[in-house]
Amino acid sequence: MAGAGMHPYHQQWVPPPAPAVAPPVPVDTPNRLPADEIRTVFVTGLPGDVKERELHNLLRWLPGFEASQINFKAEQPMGFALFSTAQHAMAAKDALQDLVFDVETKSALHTEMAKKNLFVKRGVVSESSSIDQSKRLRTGGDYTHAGYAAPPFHPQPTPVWGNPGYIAPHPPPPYDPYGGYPVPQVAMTTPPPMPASSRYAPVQNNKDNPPCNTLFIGNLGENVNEEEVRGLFSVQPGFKQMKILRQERNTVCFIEFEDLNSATTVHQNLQGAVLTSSGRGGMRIQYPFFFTTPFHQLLLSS
DNA sequence: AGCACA
Repeated sequence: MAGAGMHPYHQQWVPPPAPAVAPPVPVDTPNRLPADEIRTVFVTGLPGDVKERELHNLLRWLPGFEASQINFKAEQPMGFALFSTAQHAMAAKDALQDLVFDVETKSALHTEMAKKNLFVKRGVVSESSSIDQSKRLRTGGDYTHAGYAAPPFHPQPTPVWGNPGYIAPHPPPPYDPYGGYPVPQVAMTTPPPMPASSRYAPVQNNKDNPPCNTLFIGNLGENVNEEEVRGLFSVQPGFKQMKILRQERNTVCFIEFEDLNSATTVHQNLQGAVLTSSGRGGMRIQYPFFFTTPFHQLLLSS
């Protein structure tokens, strides 16, 4: 009875689509980057005396960032920022939109998707080439990004942590640390590994920054043993890497985790943990403040 | 609003 009585208004018998022998289009294209897709953000609103590295230093934290460049057209700086995918670019575009780039001049950024992608030469660092290098501006630090998934860490061990240069010249921006930041649900599974001493001391952590996948560890004390710190954190689920910083009379540490949940869990569970080698009492665990609002929103989704 | 580099 099948097929005999068709509905009059129905098209016809629609043949099953699959010859099942040779799919004309390869299902998984290994190169899933459409060459035509725009993954560059066009940035205006930069102050007239902006330096390329200023823009770069701002952008380098954003997920997927690959390279940036500034071109001046009649004294007017035009910024271009290339990301690894269109999604990253659009996220960056939203994150940077209306960002106050310069507190002094009150210049706020305006961002759009660019009309064309930023051209990035491959292998910029090779000094062998006889081609004109003087024209080419040093846009990105590392487009040879072996996984840009670790933005919050300095690629090189540059001792700028204690001396944040032009980052936040006037420390407290009018910014409510907890305002509007949904603290994500932490999947409470098994309790994390405890410090050997398994001691905790109350810590003062009134102010914190928006959650992200990197933790700042303070109040470690100048004599703290790095291996003890590493021993505690490296066994935490999701641990990726850590960097300890010896400052004048204080030692701090940055720890990156795979994702937000891992970081948040450790932020909660190891708050105030006491290390034997630290003569300081409990450690203070915070989320770092590289840049504030927009970037962490991005990190929240990663 | 203004979109260049190669």
